[in-house]
Amino acid sequence: MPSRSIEDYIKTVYELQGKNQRVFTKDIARSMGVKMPSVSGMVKHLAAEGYLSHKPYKGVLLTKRGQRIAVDLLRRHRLIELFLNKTLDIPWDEIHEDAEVLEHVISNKLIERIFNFLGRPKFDPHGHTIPGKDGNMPLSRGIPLDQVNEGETGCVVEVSDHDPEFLRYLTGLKLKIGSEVLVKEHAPFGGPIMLKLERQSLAIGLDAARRIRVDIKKKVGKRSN
Amino acid sequence: MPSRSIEDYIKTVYELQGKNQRVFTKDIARSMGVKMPSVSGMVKHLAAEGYLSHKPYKGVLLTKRGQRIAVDLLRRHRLIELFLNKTLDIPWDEIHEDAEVLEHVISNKLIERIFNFLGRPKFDPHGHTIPGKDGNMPLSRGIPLDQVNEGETGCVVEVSDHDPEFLRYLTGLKLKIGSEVLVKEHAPFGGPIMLKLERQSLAIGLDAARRIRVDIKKKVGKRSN
DNA sequence: TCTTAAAGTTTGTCGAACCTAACTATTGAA
DNA sequence: TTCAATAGTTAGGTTCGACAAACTTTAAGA
Ligand SMILES: [Mn+2]
Ligand SMILES: [Mn+2]
Ligand SMILES: [Mn+2]
Ligand SMILES: [Mn+2]
Repeated sequence: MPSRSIEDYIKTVYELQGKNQRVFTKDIARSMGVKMPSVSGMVKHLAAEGYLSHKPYKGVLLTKRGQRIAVDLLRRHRLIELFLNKTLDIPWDEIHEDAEVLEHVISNKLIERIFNFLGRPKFDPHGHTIPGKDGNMPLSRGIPLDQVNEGETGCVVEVSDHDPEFLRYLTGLKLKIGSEVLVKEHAPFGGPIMLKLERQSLAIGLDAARRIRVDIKKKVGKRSN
Repeated sequence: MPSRSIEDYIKTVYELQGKNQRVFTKDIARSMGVKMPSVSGMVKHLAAEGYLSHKPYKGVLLTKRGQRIAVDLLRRHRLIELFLNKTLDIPWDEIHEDAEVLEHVISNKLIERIFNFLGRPKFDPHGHTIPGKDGNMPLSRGIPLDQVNEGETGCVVEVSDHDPEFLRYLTGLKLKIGSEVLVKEHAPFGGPIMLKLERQSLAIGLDAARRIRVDIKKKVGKRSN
């Protein structure tokens, strides 16, 4: 029932609010590529419809109702991405854009068919958890690579999917979901992180490292705090 | 570039105009479920954009430009139907509705991937010819079942896909694309057509018969004119 | 020829979703 | 405490695609 535009506002707020941070007009506008008055207007409407609560000049927060919409959309988005990747063999850097459109128009029946066809999967091609039909919000797994201590080894579990360039960069490095990376050194002053990946050494910028999440392999022995 | 609404008007005109019959406001309105003034307004716009020519009070006719849009859309529609049917195993009576939406939003890149994935197919699940990328308009194959003479045998090559009920009816009869049917008798006064299909006798109404197209098997011997 | 029903068009309105310009609130330096 | 810079809102306007009401054309029958 909500329009495509409404769905996209809700999804944007969901992504921006993280674990219940208030979200501001300016950030919604920037993230969606619209001007602030458009956001003000739509926010008023979304609040009236009960999708979010709005304290003027103090930002918005999704209601349960709004979160439900967002999580459903995320489920669709991620199932579509996985379907395009697995079935049509479309590389992981090209699926997001198509999914961004299809998430709004694919019928529920079709989504559930896709879900079953894919074997009731848990994760999309970028490692993101696929929410269940129940509307429970999925947690991000792992921790950002830039927060891993020197000497620790992690298994890549999630990467950011909004920037195709970034995904192609990872592909070039042969870094994928499941790769094991050993953090050798944090260069100081916002410098790069030195990694060992499949016997290869490489340096990764902080911006990139923040978009990669890993599960730490508990190493027996030395563990800095 | 044309909006979804514009694409649907053009497609509707294409379907109504057959082999260059002028198409009238009232028929477009009925077929699209909008009121006549909406059609008048849109037709003026479509004429201005060069998609069709309009003689006020005398109907419209697609230009080459308009036909091109229509045929492209048909290609998408039919490839999507076949994809849903083949890949996700969705029955032929449930695919049209989803395709009706998806035809407007699936990217060209995705369509061509689907085309190749399906092995560059020629026909959709209802037997309709899938147009090529070149924009040539596909012909209907065969002749309507109600025009087959008594005693002749035909192979079902196309069935109408707009009405799911009708398709379920055919499924119930075990009549599918490729079925062989022998016309035994035309009952008079608009009565049913008596068929033999796989050793079974059955009677089919005229309305249904008109929506089924068959290729006649040239029978050696008796051939009424 | 005249009349009228049906088809077609024009005009004015509406809701969505966007915009620009102008105004207001918040906040953190000076 | 004052005051800009920044953020947010309001007011007013545009475009798109639909609508109802009112008007016009066409074509058929009396
Ligand atoms: Mn994505
Ligand atoms: Mn979206
Ligand atoms: Mn169809
Ligand atoms: Mn359509």
